[in-house]
Amino acid sequence: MIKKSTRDSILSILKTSLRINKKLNDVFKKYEISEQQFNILRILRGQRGKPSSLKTIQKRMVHLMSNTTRLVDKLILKDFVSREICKFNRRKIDIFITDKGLKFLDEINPIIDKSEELMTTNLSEEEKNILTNLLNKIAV
Amino acid sequence: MIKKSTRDSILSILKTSLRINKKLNDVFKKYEISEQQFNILRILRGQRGKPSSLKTIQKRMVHLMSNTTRLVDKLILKDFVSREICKFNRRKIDIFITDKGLKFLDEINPIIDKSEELMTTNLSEEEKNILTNLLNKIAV
DNA sequence: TTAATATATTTGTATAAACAAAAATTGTAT
DNA sequence: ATACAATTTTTGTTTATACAAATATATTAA
Repeated sequence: MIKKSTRDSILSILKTSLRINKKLNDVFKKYEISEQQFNILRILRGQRGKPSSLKTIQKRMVHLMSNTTRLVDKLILKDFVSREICKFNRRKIDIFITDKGLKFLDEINPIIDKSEELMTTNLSEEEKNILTNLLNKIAV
Repeated sequence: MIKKSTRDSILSILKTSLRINKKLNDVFKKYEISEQQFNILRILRGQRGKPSSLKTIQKRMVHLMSNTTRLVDKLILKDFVSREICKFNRRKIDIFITDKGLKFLDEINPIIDKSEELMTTNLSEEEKNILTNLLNKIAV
């Protein structure tokens, strides 16, 4: 028999994750971008001008999935990123965030941040740290 | 500026949830069922013979989404559930779990339980309870 | 150099999910 | 009784996801 504490904790993680995603998606939807596209933009911004390959992006993405190509396609349509073949290794694709992409992030980031703060108002600083530590021990 | 503790905790929840889902899906895949189909079976078993309508199932599902009809279609193909129009309210569909469905659950449940216990071995009983309590305060 | 292997990306395809609209039935108010 | 609104389920459509295979380039070993 499974322990009640085990089942409860696992279920709580899954359900909380869905609640968070739902709230975040409300924001993303308003700004007509998907969560994953947003994550890519943030990864690219973290590079500060340095290009990223698809492989790099994929490794850092929260949802690691296989069609990063098509996600980037969509960001290109919005003119938020640019793509060119890497000069030093033609298998690689260099992907950059554009000024428009950066400007978009500047606009949406505070909203996301506020939403995340709001979701965790019931927890103290210390409780959030405890939570993070506990979670990092699960399913490793 | 968002607090580091906030961002870290939110991100940990999302990432841990993905890790858990990945591990569970390994089991589901082996048994050729989807997580959501599995959840429906468990909801139905919880009814102990009493029929459930689609609406009832939908309300209890972890992932509440709209195409429960099609999920049930797939369970019917496997002969794990049966479906008939409710005698008392013809808008409603009564859904029952079959003996084959119950037998299937008996087979896969211990594997899932073991997997969940394994994922949380690094946490004590008390830590799991703390975790659950903290999570239940988030994004409510 | 050539062949074999590894790496990075793209593409095709099948399945799943999200969302809105439609259809059928029931309940309610006049 | 009739019209209108509400409930429950189904269906259609668009988009997202997962997975495998294909393509192109680079690296390594003989």
